[in-house]
Amino acid sequence: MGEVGEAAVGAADDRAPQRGRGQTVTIRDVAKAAGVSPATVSRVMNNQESVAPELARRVQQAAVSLGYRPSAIAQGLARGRTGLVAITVPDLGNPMFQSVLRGVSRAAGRDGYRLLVTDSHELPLEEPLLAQESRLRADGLVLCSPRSHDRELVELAPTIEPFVLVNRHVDGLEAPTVSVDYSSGVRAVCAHLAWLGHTRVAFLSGPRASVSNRQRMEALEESARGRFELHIVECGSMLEEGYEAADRALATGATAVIGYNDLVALGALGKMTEIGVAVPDQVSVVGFDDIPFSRYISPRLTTVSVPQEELGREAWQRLAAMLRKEDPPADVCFTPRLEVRDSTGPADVRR
Amino acid sequence: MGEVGEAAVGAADDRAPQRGRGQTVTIRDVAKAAGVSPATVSRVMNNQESVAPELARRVQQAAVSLGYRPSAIAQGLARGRTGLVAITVPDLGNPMFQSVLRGVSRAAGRDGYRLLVTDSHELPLEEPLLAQESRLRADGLVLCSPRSHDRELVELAPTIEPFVLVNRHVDGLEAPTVSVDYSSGVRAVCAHLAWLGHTRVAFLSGPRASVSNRQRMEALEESARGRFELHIVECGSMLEEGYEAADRALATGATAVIGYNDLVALGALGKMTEIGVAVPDQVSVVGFDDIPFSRYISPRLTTVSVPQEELGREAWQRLAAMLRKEDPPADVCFTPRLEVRDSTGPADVRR
DNA sequence: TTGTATGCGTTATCAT
DNA sequence: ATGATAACGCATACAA
Repeated sequence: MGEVGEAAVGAADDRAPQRGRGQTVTIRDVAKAAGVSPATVSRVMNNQESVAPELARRVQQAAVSLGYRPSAIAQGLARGRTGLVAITVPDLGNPMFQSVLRGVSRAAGRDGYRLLVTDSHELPLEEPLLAQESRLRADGLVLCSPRSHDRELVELAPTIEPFVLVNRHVDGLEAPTVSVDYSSGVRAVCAHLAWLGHTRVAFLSGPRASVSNRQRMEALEESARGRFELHIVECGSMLEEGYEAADRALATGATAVIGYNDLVALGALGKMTEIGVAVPDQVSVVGFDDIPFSRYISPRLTTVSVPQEELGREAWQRLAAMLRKEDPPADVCFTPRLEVRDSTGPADVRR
Repeated sequence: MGEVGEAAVGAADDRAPQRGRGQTVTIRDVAKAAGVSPATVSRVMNNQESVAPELARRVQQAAVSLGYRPSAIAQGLARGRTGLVAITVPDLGNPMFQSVLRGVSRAAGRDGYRLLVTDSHELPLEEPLLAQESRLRADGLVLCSPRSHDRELVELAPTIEPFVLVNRHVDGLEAPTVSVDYSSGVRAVCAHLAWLGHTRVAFLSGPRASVSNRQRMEALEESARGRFELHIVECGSMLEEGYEAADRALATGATAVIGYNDLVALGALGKMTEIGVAVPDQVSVVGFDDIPFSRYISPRLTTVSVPQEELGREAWQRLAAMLRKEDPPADVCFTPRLEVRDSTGPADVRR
């Protein structure tokens, strides 16, 4: 017969046809059908103990048979919270951010929070707007690897609180921060390469706006001083860019290539294998992040391993505390671990 | 002069301290500060033309100096829409779903909609709950590769409308659907392998609950009949599972291995390369989806290419139409294209 | 224990 | 063009 919305309980609803907006069946409909007040229905729906079992059952039945679903928006307005966390990342296509996302998603999910995800597509200008926009629809924000300048973030901060910063430190910002000490990772890489006898290394640099790229580059320049001849090769953050930068990296005569992240390292690795450059026999390749692929591709990629999901978990832990009006745990800065695998080997002296 | 939040306009707000919940500065504060009614402020914020330029400026200034941000929740309640789209996927870690996500994100983003993402973690039981839950907080839902049974989805449907189905067809469901004809892809793969002289092939099967896995398997069995000796190897959907299934696949004596998706295919490929099994000289490997990695890993993976982002775009197009109360475009079913690359070659007769 | 009434912050309807 | 004011759907003090 009818397709949808047939109420088999209580009197039919013969009020004027509802205006376009709004819910089909509200708390009042349920209240009417169960012969109680909206307040009681609310209590039942929220499992308040203070309701007579008899009434509770009646309300439940009415709710079910009417197909009543509380409006999350109305609840949000009344409670002053949405049950949503926003997270802004520079690029959803990057496995690193996906892992952070997963970390937040799982942790927040356990606390009944859902994720509002926005991707700034590596556009620093969009970032603050997206962050504000999404924060407005959520109870808090996880700002992941923001590409904006420090001063912009400081300006942005008051409009997006409460929020936590992931993979980026900003001076003069009291927001909880979960970061990674890339310098330490870089030093480990350099020590490893030096030990293998490499003296000419190329760095496939990441997005201009990426602070962690700058960190890695600076640490690299410092670590290389007096040890390596360091070549910077403009690249990016994606597989394809690494693939295409491989030629230029090889042209520098480098015996070791360090990618801004695993994606570009793997892209370059793919290209090298394809054109017959043996890895690690002729050229060594190193990445950053330790995305799942790095472990399962052959040759397995040597990389600076970052606890990606853990970053997400820790971020949520801090945000959750703030949402509970508690003091968030102290900032954490993970020290990444150099994962030596099969893509690095002794320098090829003939190069 | 003052930087932010300095109310240089109108009288100070000296009401009692607001109760914990709610917004700090509301439309009424702005109205008071600008000496107008809330209605006028609302009009200004929404760029309604029918307001005197003079007043508009005053309101704007008041809003800015008070740091006023309209409450998205309240707007949602009043307008009857949230500006959010929910999307549910079985596994956020799978590049295939990430691409669909990106497709939806970009398309919906252009229309001013943000994404509410939920991951069912390949748990069919969680799926319906998550879908309902997230649909409640959004204006519509994209249900991607649902793992639930047809009957459950039919039951679920009325509670999550409007929604669109991606990568799955369900009989008796009038929801707009965007799907892929995997059978056709499977036939292409089989023709390709047969032409290369393969007679023993192994299939690394995907998640039990995956309908597209079943489709691929059935099409494979049909296509193989009388041509190949087909071995089904239990596997999964992730890189690691492919890696670990490689041995079992090789043990079947197959000269060609077809992965449920690119992830497991690449995992298996990695393992083979690692243990010295030459691809494609000794064994051919094929995947499904055509994730970015497949093109940039060496040997480049032969795969059934699915227009992932396009699935997302088409899904949004349909959902957007429904949100506008228009009829959505007709269902689409993409025919995937076999992307022959370097991981397939003539059968090794010695095996 | 249950109901009444008000507030949540905005939009929209109706006067003016 | 602008201002009251009633929804929007729910939660919650407060009253009973």
